[in-house]
Amino acid sequence: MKQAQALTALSALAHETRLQIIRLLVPHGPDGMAAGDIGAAVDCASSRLSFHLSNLELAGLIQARRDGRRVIYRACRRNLGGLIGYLLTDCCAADPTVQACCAMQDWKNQGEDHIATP
Amino acid sequence: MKQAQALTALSALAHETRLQIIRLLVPHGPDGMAAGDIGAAVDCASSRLSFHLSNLELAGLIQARRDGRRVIYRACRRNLGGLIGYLLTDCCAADPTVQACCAMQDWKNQGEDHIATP
DNA sequence: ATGTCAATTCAACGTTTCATGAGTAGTTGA
DNA sequence: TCAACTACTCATGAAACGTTGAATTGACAT
Repeated sequence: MKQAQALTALSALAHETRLQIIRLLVPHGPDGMAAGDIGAAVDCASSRLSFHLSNLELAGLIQARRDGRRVIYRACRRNLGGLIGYLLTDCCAADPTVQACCAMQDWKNQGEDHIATP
Repeated sequence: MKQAQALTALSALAHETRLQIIRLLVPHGPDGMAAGDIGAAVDCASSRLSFHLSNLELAGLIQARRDGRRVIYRACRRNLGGLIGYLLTDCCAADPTVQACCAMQDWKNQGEDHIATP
């Protein structure tokens, strides 16, 4: 995975509605959801939704397929994993502290930058 | 970690210069680097650099401390890990496919959304 | 005190992104 | 073919973001 792809993907994720769409889509797996259902779930007008969906698709984070008069979107879990792996391995150099805090999902506002070692 | 924090952090990372700064800073660990050295490394004018550094600091991804006439920045590895953990666990619902592709750092442009099973 | 170096702040500008509403294209069933 | 439905595209204006250079603050040495 290249940096340009990662930047596009990060940009796409850095928006409330789009992150919400990802959260909605991942659990639905390969079956995905119709655009209309997504719009209803995230409370988003159709044109705005279309904009966000195409943004996510361009970033490689979701994929569309037509099913009759509907368009079904599903999360590209492979690329989501690729992005997260890129952040962890490439950007953070597989740093042990980062990995440990990743596992415990920690977040300190102005806290220490090391793991407490009791 | 809350969604608002994650969005701020993702926004901060979704910029070439800022991502470059993180990549530079993480390996330096708690020692960090002086702002001037960072600017030289990423080839960035001082005012622009200052803008990006304060953006990253606001997002909780780096921390500043003063050392004489210099300001030393270091990566907040705890929060970087927290962000990645949030993406993996909360947004992707700890999906096994995502986790597997995260480990192998995969990225397919329009590929299948499942792991190849030979 | 004064000069110098390091870094930040500020205002101005151009660019990009976002939200909204109207209009358009493709699909289905009568 | 027509009407109904689903989803997309386009044009517009508003808001946010990024860059630039000049001015400013803070710290140190003489």
